[in-house]
Amino acid sequence: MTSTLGYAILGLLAREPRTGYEVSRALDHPVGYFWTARHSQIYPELARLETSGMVRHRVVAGPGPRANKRYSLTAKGRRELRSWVTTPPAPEPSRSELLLRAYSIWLVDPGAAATMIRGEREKHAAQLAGYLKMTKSVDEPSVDSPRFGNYATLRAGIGYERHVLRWLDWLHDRLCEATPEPAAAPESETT
Amino acid sequence: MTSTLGYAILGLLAREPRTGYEVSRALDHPVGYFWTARHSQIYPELARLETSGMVRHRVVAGPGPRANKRYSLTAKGRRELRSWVTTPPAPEPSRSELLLRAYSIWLVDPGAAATMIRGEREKHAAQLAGYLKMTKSVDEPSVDSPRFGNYATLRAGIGYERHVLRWLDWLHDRLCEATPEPAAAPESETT
DNA sequence: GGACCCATGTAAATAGTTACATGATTCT
DNA sequence: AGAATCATGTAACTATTTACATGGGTCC
Repeated sequence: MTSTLGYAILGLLAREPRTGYEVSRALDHPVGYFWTARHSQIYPELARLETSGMVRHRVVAGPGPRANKRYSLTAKGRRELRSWVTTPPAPEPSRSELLLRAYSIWLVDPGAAATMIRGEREKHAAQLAGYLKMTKSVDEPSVDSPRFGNYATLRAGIGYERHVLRWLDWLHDRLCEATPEPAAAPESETT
Repeated sequence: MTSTLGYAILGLLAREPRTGYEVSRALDHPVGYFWTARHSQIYPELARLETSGMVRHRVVAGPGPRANKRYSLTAKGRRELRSWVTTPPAPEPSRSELLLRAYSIWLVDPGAAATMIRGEREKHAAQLAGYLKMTKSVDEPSVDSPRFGNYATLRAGIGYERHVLRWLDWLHDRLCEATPEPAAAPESETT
């Protein structure tokens, strides 16, 4: 019984062998955009994956007081990952603190709300700009290349951020229409 | 120290008093689209909110063996909720099993992947259709009406589903181009 | 009579975050 | 000398899910 985090790790090791620390960094950086975990969750999970025969490790030289373990995918792990990929995901509980705030936004002063929304807009615009920079350097990989996984998820990220920005702008407009003293309009145009 | 779930509940009680069961249903249905919880989490949370003075309850008549408690927001609870609404949300860990699968999609047969993607497309198209039906019955409420919270989050849901559908269609196209035997194209056009 | 909705709770398990712990190397 | 990065682990806590438990009313 492999957990979702387990499949996230297997997906990384299917590309190349990594140490726990490298897995940890990847779950922060590229795959962290759709699945995150801290190292305290990763090391035990790697051990579990090893006992169930999905991965194996080899001790390699490295700095630090402890041995560095480089994990790689086994044939069984690859089989498991493959069959998981095409099984339809169970309905996912969506959680958004931003939308939860929007649900209660009618309670507060529109000006104060607009300020918060502008702050969010900036964050999402920055995120989108970062994603767009990443796409520039690569052209579309073939579907059987590992890079296709990165490319497809990156495209999803770009589409998502654009959607959020449009929604944020719509909401900001409504809030400003409601305020007597008009707040500054957002000046960036990264969309 | 109120939890995010706590604010979800306060946001509901700011509209009207509800029993734990009614809160539970709401956290499944309208607000469940951006924050979910099971009743086993809700009843203890209501008790916590009561000890911290955010809500109070009155026992009302009802069926079943136990007393029915109808909870309502206190002035303190409303104050807390208001101030939370305009504080910028902390960076949220995004989790999507669908994107996690996409990250490893290069490992599998494009035809099998396309079948899974078509299944997802159907689910998201149905979700979008449901959202669109909801908007038809209402016109845009004023920003200080509780219905504005519902309307704003509904618009977010519509934008989100449209984005997912576009991405799903793009991915499906790539997968079909890669397959020698062409799989059926999606026939719905709810976008 | 059985299925399903109303209604409220507790217990146990899993998932995830934060904090504790240690220590080498490289950069400023 | 101090901070950051490399590197691996455990402990404690919080959040969330699944399962257990009970029982009335309504619809077929």
